[in-house]
Amino acid sequence: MFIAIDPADPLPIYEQIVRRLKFAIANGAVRSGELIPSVRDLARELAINPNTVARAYRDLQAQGIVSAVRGTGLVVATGAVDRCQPERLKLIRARLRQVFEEARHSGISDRELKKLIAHELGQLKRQKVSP
Amino acid sequence: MFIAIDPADPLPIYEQIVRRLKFAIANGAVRSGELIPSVRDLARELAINPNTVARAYRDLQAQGIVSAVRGTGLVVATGAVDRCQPERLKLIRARLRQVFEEARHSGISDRELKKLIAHELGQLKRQKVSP
Amino acid sequence: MFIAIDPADPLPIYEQIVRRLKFAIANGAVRSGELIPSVRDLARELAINPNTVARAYRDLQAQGIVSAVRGTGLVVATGAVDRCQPERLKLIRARLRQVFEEARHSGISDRELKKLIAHELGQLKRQKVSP
Amino acid sequence: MFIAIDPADPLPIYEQIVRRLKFAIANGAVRSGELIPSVRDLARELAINPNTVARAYRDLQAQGIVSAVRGTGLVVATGAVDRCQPERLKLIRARLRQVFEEARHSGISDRELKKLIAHELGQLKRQKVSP
DNA sequence: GTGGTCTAGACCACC
DNA sequence: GTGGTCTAGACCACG
Repeated sequence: MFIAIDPADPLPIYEQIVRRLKFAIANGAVRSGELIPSVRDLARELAINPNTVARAYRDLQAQGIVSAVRGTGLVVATGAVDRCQPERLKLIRARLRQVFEEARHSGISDRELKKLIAHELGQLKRQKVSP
Repeated sequence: MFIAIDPADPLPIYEQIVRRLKFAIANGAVRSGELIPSVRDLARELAINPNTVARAYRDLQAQGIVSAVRGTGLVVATGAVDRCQPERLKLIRARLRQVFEEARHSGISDRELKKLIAHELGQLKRQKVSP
Repeated sequence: MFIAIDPADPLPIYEQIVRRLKFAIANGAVRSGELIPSVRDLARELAINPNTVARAYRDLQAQGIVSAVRGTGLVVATGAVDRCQPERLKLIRARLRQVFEEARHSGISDRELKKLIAHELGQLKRQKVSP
Repeated sequence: MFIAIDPADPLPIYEQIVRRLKFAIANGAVRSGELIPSVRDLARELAINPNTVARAYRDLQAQGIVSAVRGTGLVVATGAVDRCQPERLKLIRARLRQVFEEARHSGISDRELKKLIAHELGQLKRQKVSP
């Protein structure tokens, strides 16, 4: 399945679901018109509360990523890809800016910040080999 | 005053106070042995409830950053600097790693990520000139 | 229930709760992974304000004794026992030393002190029969 | 001077004064009819707030340990010794009982408790040699 | 004046 | 339902 939840993640579970699905769509793993799992099925599979899944689906519907087909379920909307693709970048960019501003706000110099970034990027690569 | 609250910040007010004071200490703006503003004074100044300030101060005490002097107030503990200095970096480093992992997790390539970082750092500098 | 409050005890209520729970954990009465009573339930049961319970729970969380499971409640952390067990003894030892030093400080000879201890221990036993 | 304050002691300063004076009286270091230092003198000497000394003296007066002589100051009451002597023991006894009960209350066996006591008494002696 | 404890009750996010 | 944050205001001990 294209969705997996990390209970340790501070991100709310429903938000994790929303992001994972958007990622799968941006990715091409899930295509427009495809049916997504029912609330009950996904809840059972992830061993979480159906309310949580329902909320995620509600958010996705509100954002026009999926739409209800009467008697059938929720399908990925046409054009969803085009909205998920850039969003991914926008989200990360916002997070980056937030962290950078916090760093500056707490008195860390640009040079220090760059050093930290380089360091963390390095660790990321090493991790990539065999996680 | 070395403490200011940002109501737009999603961080709880008491946590903002804790961080600001730690930063001021790491910074050298507040020295060991110095009295910090009384609960009531700071509450009045920030226009928040004294309990909220008290909670922040309580956390600081639990962390050994400040200690109470009976009938006088709270004083920055000796050695507080040594504990506040590294914490600042550790916090930022953790945030960076978190964002980077999220980026990788959501399928952004290292090259893309580096481009994003460079872009945001550029914006940060421009902002610095006239915010 | 494993928690009971003594209103006559000069110890703050929230601190009594913290200690009782730690004791219950050290004791094996409450195990790692178990849910502890909800803030509202315990407050109702002890007829105290929920905030007071929340404060105790907050302290326990800060000490890593319990951890929150979103939307579910607070759970005894793994390894909590190992931290609660020795603390119990350390606390009593500190209290003992304090009293002994006070005794010496106020001019009581070692012989007198030992006599006092023997006497009080004797009373303790007698009390044990029918308190 | 027969009085010294320990700011690190959790005991309130005024209570420390009360106890020190009572001890000096029980001790014979200060005799009935003797004048005790004026509030201002003692406050200056100990570098504490005169209010604190005044409170200690008020308590001592209320307990009949000292009494006011108009235009002169406070003098140690006749019979003060007889009341200070036994009180010292009573106080320590109460503290001992309190600790013992707390130990039992927190599930420590009598054997464990005795071991702890022996251990702490041993440390006390060693400390006695060269503090 | 100082901090500390407690109560009461509101609002929020999450499940 | 769960915990978390915040406000408002009372009372206490201490200096």
